[in-house]
Formats: sequence, structure tokens, C-alpha cells
Amino acid sequence: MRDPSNPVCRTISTLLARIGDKWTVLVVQTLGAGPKRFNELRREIPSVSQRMLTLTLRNLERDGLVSRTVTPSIPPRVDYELTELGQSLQKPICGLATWAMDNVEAIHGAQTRFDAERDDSIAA
Amino acid sequence: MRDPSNPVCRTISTLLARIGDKWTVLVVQTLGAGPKRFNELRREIPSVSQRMLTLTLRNLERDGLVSRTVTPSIPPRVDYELTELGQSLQKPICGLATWAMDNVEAIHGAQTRFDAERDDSIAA
DNA sequence: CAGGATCCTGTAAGATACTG
DNA sequence: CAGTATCTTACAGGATCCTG
Repeated sequence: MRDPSNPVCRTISTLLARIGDKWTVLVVQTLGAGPKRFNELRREIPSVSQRMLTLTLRNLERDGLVSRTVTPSIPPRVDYELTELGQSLQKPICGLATWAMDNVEAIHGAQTRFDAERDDSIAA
Repeated sequence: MRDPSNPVCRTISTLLARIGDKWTVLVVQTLGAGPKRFNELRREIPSVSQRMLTLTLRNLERDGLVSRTVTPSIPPRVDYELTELGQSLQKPICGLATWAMDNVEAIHGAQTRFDAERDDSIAA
């Protein structure tokens, strides 16, 4: 079941890698509010580079989580929108986010204690 | 709420990055079965390098998800174990894994269709 | 046994410039 | 507007050797 050669496990770890990458969750959450155009997304996620936004969207599209609709006008218009699959992913992500929020303090505390001990052993 | 300067959001994205890294989830799942020694973990996760296992465990320890117990015998013995916090993380992770398993086929299908179209446009 | 230190490599990802 | 192409850098992560 945890065998890396198991294709299901490979899909899961690929998914986790995608979730873990720097922009995927941010984009999914932003699109959660409704369809958005390319530059709308850029504006709402100011820190993302154009390149990274493009790549992230391509990956999400490839995985069937986001749909891409081109309107061949001038200027061109491209709308991105969560698919049903993409929307269904929001629930487990939200579970993780909730866990994180519930435990921010515990984690921070642990980190502070850990770093303090490390400093002690350096000082000593 | 999605403001990157918000410390809660930073914690969340740090968590997501940790979840997304190559080994964290594997280690947490492996430790889910009970405490393990360093080389037990290595054996159960054959693909992990010594270095990466050490680093992953340090990070988990720093975040308070894993406890590290040294028994100063010869040879030395070090046991790693999920803390309560670490165990509580298993639930949301499991939510994600379940989602992935439920949707493996949909995702694979989407990828296949996407790649097929890409090949078409190259061929054309 | 558990892990620190070092070296080396591939890839992620930012900045910049150009195009239909 | 919505990208693609190219260059460059930073860091993740593997291999290897060494130590208490």
C-alpha cells in the first residue's frame, strides 16, 4: 500500500507534490471564488511570476482540475475556472488548512523551543 | 485572509510545503504504525537517502510532529515517534489521500486527453 | 548505530525580452 | 492580453566519506 511502485501511490505522491508546490494551492483558492482571466490571477497573486502562473495553470489543466477557455477576440481573452474535480479538491485542502490554523501556535511553540535548545548547545 | 504577509498564511504555506516535500508524508505514515529507530525507517523507506531522512526528521522534530528519544547506549539508540500533534496530522493527510484515490482515474484520464491533444497540435 | 561534513548535479523558478 | 523563449541563479537532493 505504501509501495512506491504502486501506481496509486505514485499518483498520490504526485498530487502531494503538486499541492506542495509554491503556487497550486494559491491558484486553486483564488479560482475558488469564480472564473478568472490570466491577468486577474496575476493581480490577485502579486508575488507569482508570469512564467510560474502559466506553468501552474498548465499543470492544473493537465490534471483536469482547471478548465481553460479561449475567446479568440482582439485582445484575446482566456478564462480559467475550477472544474468539478478541482472544486472537489478544495474540501481536503480545506481540511489541511483548518488543521494548520488550529495548530499554528503549537507548531510555533515547538519551533521556538527547538531553536532555543539549538542555540543553547551552540552557546555551551 | 490569503495575504502572504499574514503569519497564519505563512504557517499554512510552510506546512503545505512540508507536506509536499518528497519524504515527509512517507515518514509520517511509516511512523504512524508506531515508534521506529533510524535505520528501521531507512529500511522501510528504501529510496530515501540517509541525508534526506535525517533532514526530514529534524524538520518534523522542529515542528513538534515527531519526538526524538536518545538512549545513550553502545551502540547508540534513537527512537522516533509521532507526537500527538503528529498523529493529529494524519487525519487531514488521509483526507487528501482518500481524495486522490477516489480520483486517480479522473486525473489519469484528463492527463491522457491533455497529452493527446498536445501531440495532435504538434503533429499538425 | 546514528548522523555530521562535503562535494556534485539537476531542476525549480526568477528576471527579462519578444510575439500573435 | 496572454502567453513563449531564453538566460541565470538558488537550492533540493543524491553519493560518498568520516566519527562518537
